[in-house]
Amino acid sequence: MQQEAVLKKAGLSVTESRKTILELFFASEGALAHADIEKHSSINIDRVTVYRTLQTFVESGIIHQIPTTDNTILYALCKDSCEAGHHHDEHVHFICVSCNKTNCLDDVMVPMVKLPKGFLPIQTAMIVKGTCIDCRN
Amino acid sequence: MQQEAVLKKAGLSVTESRKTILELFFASEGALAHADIEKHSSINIDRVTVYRTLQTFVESGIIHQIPTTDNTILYALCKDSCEAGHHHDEHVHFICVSCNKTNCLDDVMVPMVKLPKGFLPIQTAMIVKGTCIDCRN
DNA sequence: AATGATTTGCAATATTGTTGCAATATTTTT
DNA sequence: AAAAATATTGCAACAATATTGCAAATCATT
Repeated sequence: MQQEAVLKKAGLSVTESRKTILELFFASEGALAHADIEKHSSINIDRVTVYRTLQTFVESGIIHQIPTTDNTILYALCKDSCEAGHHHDEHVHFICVSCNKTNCLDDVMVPMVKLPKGFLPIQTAMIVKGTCIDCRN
Repeated sequence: MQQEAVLKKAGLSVTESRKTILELFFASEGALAHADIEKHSSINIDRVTVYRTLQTFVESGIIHQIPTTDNTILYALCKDSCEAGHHHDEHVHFICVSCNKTNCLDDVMVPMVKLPKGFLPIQTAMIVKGTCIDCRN
């Protein structure tokens, strides 16, 4: 099972909750918020466990966070090539204003940006809002 | 008084709360979160009023929102040249990992990014984390 | 199968955000 | 300058979201 492999690779215990949540991410097209997971019909996991699982996954490099302007954090799977503990915001996130889904555009790299003197960049996130390919018609 | 002018220009009633909150933004070096304003010692404004004021300011184009990954929204003054109702994420925001302040790098424009076919961008936000000029030493 | 380590769920609590409405303050009109 | 109309504020109640400690359950290791 794919989920188990991911968990083991990350050095985490393989539990039902974690497998289930991971499965949701695999099944989902876009990014998920905490609420999406908690309210998912087929799920019956304590809120607290969901919080802790998401945190664990972020720390293990299984998922990464996407900042938003609506007091939620979105989470999305990292590509296999990501390493644990590494920050994963170096690709572009696209939020569709029509269907409201968030896609990770894994192939679009964040362009370099020239900062004023003295500012030392460590990590860069880029969030594009617009209309996605599915809503274009 | 500068605050009054800003409010009038935006077509808003000039009230004590609004002037006070606006003053905080003028006095602050970086961006502010709702909590920063509410908890500011010299302020005694109802939570609800702070929420509503921030929302009004965003809608009027006085401040703009900066997405984060910690379940807060940061707010920062817009430059004079901004127009009400316009979206204001077209410049780069810099969050310092050391002092934790968020600066709007007004002069750094968000670079164009080439999206996959079918994705139509409307608005782009860019958040850079790193070390700011004040913490460089 | 037994042990130790980790994870889970519950309960309690804290923090954050929203809504309706009456009282107050501001703007506009006279 | 006062009255009328409009807009804003604060309170109260509520809703939603997030955190912590701890005992019970699960998982990994032997």
